[in-house]
Amino acid sequence: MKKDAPPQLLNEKMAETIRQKIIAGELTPGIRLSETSLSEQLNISRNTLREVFRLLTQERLLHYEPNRGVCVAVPDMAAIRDIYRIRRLIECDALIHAYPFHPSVTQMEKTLEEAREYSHARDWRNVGTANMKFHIAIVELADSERLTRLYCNISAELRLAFSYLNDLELFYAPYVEKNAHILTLLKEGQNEKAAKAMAEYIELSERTVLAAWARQKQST
Amino acid sequence: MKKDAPPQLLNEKMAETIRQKIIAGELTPGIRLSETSLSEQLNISRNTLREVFRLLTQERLLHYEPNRGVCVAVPDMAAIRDIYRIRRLIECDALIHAYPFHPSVTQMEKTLEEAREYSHARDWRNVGTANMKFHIAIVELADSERLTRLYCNISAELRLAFSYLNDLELFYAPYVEKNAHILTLLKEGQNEKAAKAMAEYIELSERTVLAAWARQKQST
DNA sequence: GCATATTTGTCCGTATGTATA
DNA sequence: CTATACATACGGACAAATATG
Repeated sequence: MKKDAPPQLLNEKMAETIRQKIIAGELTPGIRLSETSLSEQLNISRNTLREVFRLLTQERLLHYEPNRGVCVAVPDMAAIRDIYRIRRLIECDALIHAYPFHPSVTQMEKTLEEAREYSHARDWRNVGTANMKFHIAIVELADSERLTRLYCNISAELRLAFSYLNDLELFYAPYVEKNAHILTLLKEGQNEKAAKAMAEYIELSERTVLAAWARQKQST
Repeated sequence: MKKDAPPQLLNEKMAETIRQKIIAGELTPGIRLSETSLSEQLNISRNTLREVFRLLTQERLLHYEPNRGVCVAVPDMAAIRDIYRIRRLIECDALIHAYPFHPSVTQMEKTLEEAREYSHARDWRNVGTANMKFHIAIVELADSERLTRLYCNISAELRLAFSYLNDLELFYAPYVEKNAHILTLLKEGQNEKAAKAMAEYIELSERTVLAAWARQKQST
């Protein structure tokens, strides 16, 4: 068995580094990322950094303006609505057509347990990570490389928005047990019910996020 | 009205150039693209070309192996099946929820007419282009930036496969009037019927492509 | 299996154009 | 309007990985 080596490629590694910083809110949405200063900070060349920028721009974590460089993407309402629309489409479809002995189900169980533990410790950041992995596992039920990739991208984008809105508990705490319920239905072979529960989950989450969004706009 | 200037950015322009060559079959699937020789051919620097490679790799038109560079992607059965699965999901969903006065409908009419003209001239390459634009217009009914982007990518990937299988007439000729029928149903407000017709369209197309694929594998 | 040639990965210097204080 | 900072793009360099004879 070939162990897939940790990507020693500098641009991939740096892309992941910046991705994490963006998702964690270390890099504030809207701030410009200067090629020269950031490349010095990360100890990489400008060429390499530019390659990284191309990757992250396509993932919509960075926003690119010609001749002005990149800045950290600023989530907006249209993006949030678009992301939730896609989540509904992809996740519900995956659940409806899933079969209960798919390997991803094990992954769902594992990440659900993680989420519960972190939730108990009120470590919402890590609840978020576990929750994301849980939903990615749902998407993986469909065995579609391309949908999985898309979903990973919009997950990262959504987590950026959550960081931005700055109330992780509100966005994650209520959903752990909803995930548990969906998983139960799936394992019982009640696919339609699982999909319906997911649709409700997503609608509630979207409403919550958009409300938080509105509050934030109001206060500024 | 601000006219969106043609992206004067070199890497974007070069990406489009290579994209076209790949889709048109000028660059044979599987062949390695050397950084040095291709950068000389295109009169751009290696650095710029590497940025282009990052873009096209994410679009799955190029395949990248660490320390070995990139080669033109070779379509495989898994990719074709994945692409059709996604088409069914996205296009049918778009049709079901579409409303008949969406601006994209005009675009559908226009591109359908184009397809008919080229079809009459037996110019299958351009039928393919018009057909692609027609289906992109369908996806745009959903007003989702992210789904549209995904769809553009898998369209390009699929056209690469068509070029590879080398029987454009088979893949395009029978579908022009099926598009027309779907458009008629949509304009009549019969969304479910339109979606159903689309599902059948996609299934037929998938079967045709996979059969051609099997024939090709057999002959080698 | 070894030595060599080629190619990628990465960095640096620099000229030019574009945006902003 | 000028000056400054920055992005864009080029070309050269060299080490490390890979392919070739």
